[in-house]
Amino acid sequence: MPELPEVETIARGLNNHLVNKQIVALDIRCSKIINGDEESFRRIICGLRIKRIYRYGKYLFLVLSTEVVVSIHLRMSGQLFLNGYEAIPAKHTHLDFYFKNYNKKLSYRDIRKFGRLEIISKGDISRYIRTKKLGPDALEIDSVSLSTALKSSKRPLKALLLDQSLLAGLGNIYVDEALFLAGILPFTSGNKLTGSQMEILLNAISEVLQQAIKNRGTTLSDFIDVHGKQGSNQFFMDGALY
DNA sequence: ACTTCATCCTGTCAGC
DNA sequence: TGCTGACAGGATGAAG
Repeated sequence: MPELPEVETIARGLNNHLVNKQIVALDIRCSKIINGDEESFRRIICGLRIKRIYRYGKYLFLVLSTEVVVSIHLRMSGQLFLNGYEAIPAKHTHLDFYFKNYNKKLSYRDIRKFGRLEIISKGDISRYIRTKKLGPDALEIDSVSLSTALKSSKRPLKALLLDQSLLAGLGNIYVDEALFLAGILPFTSGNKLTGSQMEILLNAISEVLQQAIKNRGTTLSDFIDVHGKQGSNQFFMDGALY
């Protein structure tokens, strides 16, 4: 399932190909994946240009012209990829973006239909991040914030690290990897962590994420990048489960 | 205020 | 073989 490194890989891929492309049409085959009204989603987006794409935690933001932003969360099984614009949609492909003077379309595919796309009011991303109760991005968090977040709870570390309100971006795979690399048991209570363990853990999180980004994500089941290629990080992982 | 639990959905896999 | 049921998993909102 896509976590921070996978979403980052997709963001970079989209940035390489879609900046300044003008959206001319949307083909929405399953409106469930769109938060809010399908017709207004279409009406607002069509005609706008993509200015840039970036992510925060596991959220992807498409910044469009006139300050409109599309927020995308892939959840468990969402995929975003470029496809020949005449390609027959693969099963579970729920949405296609078409662009002016571009021979590809951007497809959203999602077997489990847990992912969501929505329009954010006038580029107000920071307020959106607060609304979603997202903590600091897992790649940016400093040791003080991490200590504060973890030491104030007796919940197991695994649950704490998965909690997006404490730090945003980690999921099952990278929590397991980081804890394994740090040599800390997942059921250790947050408030039992020593200062040096905290330091080791922070370094492990950072290392695990950066390695995964370098390897263009981890494909255990269905992650693909914008070209439909699988990640390679699974071949470089140390965690006991993999 | 904090923590746990059911829900969404479909493919996969174990058991019969 | 074919069917059935359990299970996985991120975020959310309800319940404990």
